[in-house]
Amino acid sequence: MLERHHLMILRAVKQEGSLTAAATQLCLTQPALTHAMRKLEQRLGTAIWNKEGRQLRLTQAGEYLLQTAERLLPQFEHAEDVVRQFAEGLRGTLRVGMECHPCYQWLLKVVSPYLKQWPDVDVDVRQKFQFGGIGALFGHEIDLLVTPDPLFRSGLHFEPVFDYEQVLVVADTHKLAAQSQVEPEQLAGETLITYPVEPERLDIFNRFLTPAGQSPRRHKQIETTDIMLQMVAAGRGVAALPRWLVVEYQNRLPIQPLRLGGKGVHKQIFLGSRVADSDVDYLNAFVNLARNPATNDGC
Amino acid sequence: MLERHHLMILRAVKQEGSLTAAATQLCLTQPALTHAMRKLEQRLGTAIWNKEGRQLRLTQAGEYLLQTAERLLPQFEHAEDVVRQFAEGLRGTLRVGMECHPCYQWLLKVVSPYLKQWPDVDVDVRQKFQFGGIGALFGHEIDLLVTPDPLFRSGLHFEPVFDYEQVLVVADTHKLAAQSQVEPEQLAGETLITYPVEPERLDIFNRFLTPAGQSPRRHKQIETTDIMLQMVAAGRGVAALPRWLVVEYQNRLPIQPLRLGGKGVHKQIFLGSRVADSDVDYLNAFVNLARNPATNDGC
DNA sequence: TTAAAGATGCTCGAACGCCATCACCTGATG
DNA sequence: CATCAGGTGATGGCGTTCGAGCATCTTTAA
Repeated sequence: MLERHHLMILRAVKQEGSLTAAATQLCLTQPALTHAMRKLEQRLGTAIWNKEGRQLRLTQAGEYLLQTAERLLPQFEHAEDVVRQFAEGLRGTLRVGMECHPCYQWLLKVVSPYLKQWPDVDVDVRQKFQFGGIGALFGHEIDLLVTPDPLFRSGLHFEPVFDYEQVLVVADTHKLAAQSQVEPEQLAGETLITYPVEPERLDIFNRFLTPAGQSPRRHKQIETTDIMLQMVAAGRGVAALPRWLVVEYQNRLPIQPLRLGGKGVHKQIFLGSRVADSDVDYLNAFVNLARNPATNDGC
Repeated sequence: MLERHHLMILRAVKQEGSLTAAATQLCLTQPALTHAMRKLEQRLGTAIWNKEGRQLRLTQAGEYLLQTAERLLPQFEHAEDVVRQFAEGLRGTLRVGMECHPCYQWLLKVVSPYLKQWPDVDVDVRQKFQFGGIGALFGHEIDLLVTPDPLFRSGLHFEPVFDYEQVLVVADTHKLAAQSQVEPEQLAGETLITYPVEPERLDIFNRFLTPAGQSPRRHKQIETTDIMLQMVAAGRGVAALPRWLVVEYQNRLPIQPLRLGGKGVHKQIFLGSRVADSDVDYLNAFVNLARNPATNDGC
C-alpha cells in the first residue's frame, strides 16, 4: 500500500538528487530506501524510476506519485502542527451555551477581548438545548455554560463570574416610576413581559411574586431584549431584567429600574464547565476573563 | 508520525461506530487498533478520543484528524488507481516529436481517432529538439519520433508507417504545369520554396537536384505549409511536398503536382520509439493506428 | 447477570533497517 | 587508450524492532 513513507522518499530523492543523499536527509541508509521503493513497485506493478547511468529517471507513474507527494505531505505536516496546537491548548473551538437571556449583552463584552487574546480559538454561542444546559455540557454539545442556576454535581464545575440585581423596568410615565422600589401586590394589575421560559425558572416569579401569592394580570413572552424594552417604554407592560442592562438602555429609552421589594432580588451568574476540561488552557482563560473583564463597568 | 494507517482507523471507526467493527472492516483485531492509536496519542501528546460509557467520543484533535482523513484518504486511493492505470498502460502522456514538416497534417489524422480510443492518454506534439529527434528520444524528451530518416541503432525501434511520393508543386499557370514530370535542369531558373531546414536534409536537393549537379535560381524558406502553397499558387516559386498533401490542397488552390524525374522520388515515414517502451500499450496502439489509419485515404 | 465494548500485557513473527558487498558508470590520470 | 578511483544504486544476510494477535480484565448498559 502506498504510505506516507514512500511519498517522503520520493520527495527527498527529488530534493537531494540521489538515493544516498535522500537517505541522509531521512536519517536512514540507502539500502533502506531501495528496499522500500522496490517493494512498493512490486505492489503497484510498475517501476517508479529507472536507473540511467548514475542517475534515476522517474517513470510517468513516478512523476505522478511525486506530484502526489508534493501535494499530500504538506497536508500531513500541517495536520500534525494543528494537532500539536490542540495538545498545547493553543487552538480549539469554544462552544458557549447560554441559559440566561439577558446575559448575551454581557457575554459579548467578554468574547470580544478573548478573541484578540486567542486568535486560534473559535467561539460559538448556542442558546437552544435539547436536554437543558447541563445536559448540553454533559453531552459535549457545549464546553461552557452561562447560567444563573448552578448544579453542583460531580463532573461539573461552576464558577461565579458576576453578581447583579434583578429589577423591575417600567416606563418613565408609569404610575410606579416615581417609587424606588415595588411590592408584589403592586403588580397585580400589570402586564408582565418575560423571555419565553417556564415561569418557574423566572426570578420575578419564584423569588418575588410566588412567595407573596401574587401574579400579574397578564403574562406576555418576547424573545429579544430590544423589543421587550420598546414595549415597556411604550407603556405596554413591565419587565424584570438585570439593573446594569436597564441602566445601559436608559440612554436611549424612557425607562426606570425599580428595586424588587425591600432588599431587592440579587443574583449570580455562573460559568459551568466539565472538570475533565480543567486543564484546557483556552477554556480556563475564558473563565478568568469572565471573572475579571477588561472592560469592567461595575455591573 | 501520523500515518495513512492511523487515518484509516479514524475513518473506519467513524463509519462503523466502534473499534471492534472497524477492526473487522480493516481485517485486523480490536487490540491492534487500540495499540496503534494509543501510540499515536503518545507521539502527538494529546488524546484522539475518550471512552464514554461504551462509546468513543472524539476530542477536538480527533475531529480534526478525522476531517484530515476524509480529505486525504480518497487522494491516496485515487493515486493508487491512477498508478495502476499507468502500470496497465491505460494512461499516460504520449509526447510525439516531428522531424518532417509536412507530416503534421498526416499526424492530425492519426491523433484524432487515437484520442477517442485512449481518453486517458494526453498527446503532446513537439517540433524543436536541442540534440535532434533521435537525441530527444534517447533523452526522454519525446516518446515517439515521426521522421523520414530512421537510424537503426540499439535501443531504438523504427517502424515504417506510410509511403508517399515527393512531388514538385507549381501554379496552374506555371510554364511547367502542363508536364506530368520535371527534370532537374528545368528548375535552374526557378525560385524554390522549402521549410527552414538545412538543404542536405531536403529530398529535393539530395535525391534530385544535387545528384544532377543542379540548383535553383533562388531558395526561400517558409515555415508553414499554408503560406508556402499560397506563394506557389501566386506564381512566386515552386515547392516540393508529398503528393497526398498537394492533392488535398488542389481543391482550394490552383496548383499542380509534377513527378520528380522519370521514376519520382518515393519516401517512407517512420515512427521511432525506445525499445524500453515496447510494452507500453498506449504507445503501441498509436503505432498501429498510424500504420493502418482509420481514415486511410490511400496516401 | 450477561453481552459487548475497550484496555492491557504477553508472545511471536514479519518486516524493516543496517552492514557488507557487488555491479556499474563516470571522470581523471598515466 | 587503458586503467583506476570514487560514487552511484542493487543485493543478500542478519539482527532488531515494531506490530498484530491472543487471552484476559474492566466497565457499561440492557
